[in-house]
Amino acid sequence: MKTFSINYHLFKREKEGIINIFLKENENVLNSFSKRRIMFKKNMDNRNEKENTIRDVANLAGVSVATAGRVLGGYGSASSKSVSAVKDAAAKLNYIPNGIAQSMKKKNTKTIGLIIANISNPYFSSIARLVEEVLAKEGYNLIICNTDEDSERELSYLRTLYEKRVDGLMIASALKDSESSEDEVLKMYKNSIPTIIIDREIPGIDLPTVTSDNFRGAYEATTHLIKMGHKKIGVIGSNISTLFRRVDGYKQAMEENFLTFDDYLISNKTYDNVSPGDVNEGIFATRELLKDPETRPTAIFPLNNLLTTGALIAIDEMGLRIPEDVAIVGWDDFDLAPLLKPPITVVKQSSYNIANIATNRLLELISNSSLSSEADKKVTLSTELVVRGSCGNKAN
Amino acid sequence: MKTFSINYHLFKREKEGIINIFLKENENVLNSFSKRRIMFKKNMDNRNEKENTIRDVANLAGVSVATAGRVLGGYGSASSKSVSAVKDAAAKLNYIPNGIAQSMKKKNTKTIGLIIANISNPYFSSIARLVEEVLAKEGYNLIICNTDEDSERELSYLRTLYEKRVDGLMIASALKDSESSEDEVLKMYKNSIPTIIIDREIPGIDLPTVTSDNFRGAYEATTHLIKMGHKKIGVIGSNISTLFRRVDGYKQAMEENFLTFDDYLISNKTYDNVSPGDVNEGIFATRELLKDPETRPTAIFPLNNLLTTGALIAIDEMGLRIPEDVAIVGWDDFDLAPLLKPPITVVKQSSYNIANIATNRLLELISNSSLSSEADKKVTLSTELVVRGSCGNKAN
DNA sequence: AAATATAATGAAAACGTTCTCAATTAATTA
DNA sequence: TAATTAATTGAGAACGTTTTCATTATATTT
Repeated sequence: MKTFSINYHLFKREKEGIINIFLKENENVLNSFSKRRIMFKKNMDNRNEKENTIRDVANLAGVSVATAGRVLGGYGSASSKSVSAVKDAAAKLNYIPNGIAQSMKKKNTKTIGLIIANISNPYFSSIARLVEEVLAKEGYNLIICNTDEDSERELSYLRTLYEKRVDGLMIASALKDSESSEDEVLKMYKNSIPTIIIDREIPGIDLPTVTSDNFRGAYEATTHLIKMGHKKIGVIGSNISTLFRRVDGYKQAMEENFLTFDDYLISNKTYDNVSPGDVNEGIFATRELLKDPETRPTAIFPLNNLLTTGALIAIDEMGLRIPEDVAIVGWDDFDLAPLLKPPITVVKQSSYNIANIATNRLLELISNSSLSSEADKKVTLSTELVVRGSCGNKAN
Repeated sequence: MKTFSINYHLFKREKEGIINIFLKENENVLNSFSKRRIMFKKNMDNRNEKENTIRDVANLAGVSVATAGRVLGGYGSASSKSVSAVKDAAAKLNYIPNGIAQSMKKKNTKTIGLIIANISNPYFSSIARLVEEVLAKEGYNLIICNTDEDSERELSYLRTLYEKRVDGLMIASALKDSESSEDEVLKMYKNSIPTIIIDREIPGIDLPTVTSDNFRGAYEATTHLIKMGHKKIGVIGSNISTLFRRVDGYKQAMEENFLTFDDYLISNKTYDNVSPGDVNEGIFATRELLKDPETRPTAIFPLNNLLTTGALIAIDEMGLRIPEDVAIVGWDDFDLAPLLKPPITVVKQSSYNIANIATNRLLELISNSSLSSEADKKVTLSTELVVRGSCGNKAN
């Protein structure tokens, strides 16, 4: 498509009737131009077809915009005559207020941003569900952002949400230690939007936080495996920032029991085309970990729910028996866990509690711009080890 | 809390210094009032702390707002001197444009609304995941709304999203036949926002649609059960609008094979405190259906994934064996289906395809305000029956 | 150097609300 | 009826951008 520009001065002269020659000479070009103008105009007209504003309502009702605003907005006072006139007019015109303009004035958007790794992870989706439910009751909508544990994407979302001027932010951050001190990040996080951190802390950033007791949960699970007689225990998912504290818990339990753990037991590879913490990582990492019957751990501990699923798939695929060949304790409970043969032992965390507490604190933060009790700025919820049948008992 | 109003004229006079008596008499009241004013002021000052506008950037850079806008927005032309001055100023002020103001002018919000039954349903969450991913690449954000199959809530969300002036809408509607003709609904749906219907059609509303072949999927599953020798087949979830077409498919298959189905085989109860189509409905309905060994169907067909989970839980809980006591074919495949004993036969539908096609069509709709080929306005994706071991074989 | 074309600029008008302020009208009291 | 209080109203500014338009500065051609 050929572009061309029209000289402003020529246009000016044209207006003044000085040059008509130009017009003739460039007739064809000009025509296509004016066609474009007409198209554009039509398009705009189309779009604006019937976007009735409060002004239209006011006109139809025979009152001022101010009065229309008062009755529609339910503030100030208006005579019953005005009230009904405006309401009728609004109904007749099918008037729906423009929330953007309202946001502009009121300086809020009634929108919250939720930044998580992956909404298709049941843990996050049930959090999202609950958050959305609580928020909806308070008239807020929820924007969902999947980072896939990529801190670049997190920052990009952060910026977009800031541009959108969301009223609040709830974040399960992918940020790792090293990055968190970067200027840019800090600047973003200091950018004044009420923010609640969930699922895991962001190292080096001091914001209200609601997490499970990741350390203790992993510590208990590992201790349980040790009590059942396992000495060589593998861990899956250590490359994900969420899971750092869980790895810590594992290590602590091992050390307290004078058990050594070689590096190869702590799977921390990343795989091509596999987003971290996903089912596929669970499959690949488990395959690798259990490949060699000589060095194979007698128990594995996948550090999140999707990894657990992946591990189960890999174990099944390799024809290994649970718990005879390999024991497993999963992170996060799931509906089908008791139905598997054997039923799977898991560390259970309450997405319900996390979501509820975090949402209410966020709402508090939004309306008060501070938390009522600074004391419990960091909330840590305890996990529960649900013992079923997947750990065996080598101890006896 | 006691309310009070202050007389405007008194204030006016106060300003003019005429009445100080009033002040004294009402000291306490006025004090609390001015305290509130101060609080409010402080609050506002706090909020406005450092919201740098493009005007601030322009001032610091020593250019006009127009020029600043041009370099920041990347349109029009500006001297390299201006460009760097503005960019520097923006960086220094940590300027982040106000998207609301932009939306106001540009008449778009770069936001899409997704209305579904429940984001914690894996089927919907994986759709949401994919939709969000595609949208993010095009610079759109996604607002998620859970209706819990409640058409009231759907309408309320619809209105909110319209107020927010989202650029597009993707809806798995909870609307049933009877409701769809209501004026209000139609008005909403005709309200010009580009909209794609997914998962199920909205009866009586003519909009671009992307669905699985619900009828055929259910027909094939039922036919499979019949082939395996089942004659008394129960269905779970028929009270949900999504599933109407699936029930139709079931009925058709039954009829073609000259099988009768009593009403009690088609579970359509609603349970208190249980949202339709949820795991708990699956549990309750299955319990009821299988309660009586005399009338018990030899096979059941839960019509969505959560109902399937619930059915499995109930069957396990009742100590029944699959497929000897009761066969089952589930709707929607799931990762653990092959790992259960026995592995579960399912109707598989591709959330990937639905999400992808729907999203791309929506984007097309937004930019062109019409679909390129009207012919395939309604897209129906075929399902796949994945036969595993949960249906037994009574035929031999 | 004059004439012309192009690039760069700032003022100001939108966009659709909310809300203050000043004024007018209605209701109440003296 | 006059004086006072209360209720109702409309004009217009503001929110922070984008973008048109008219103009001025710069570059290019005769």
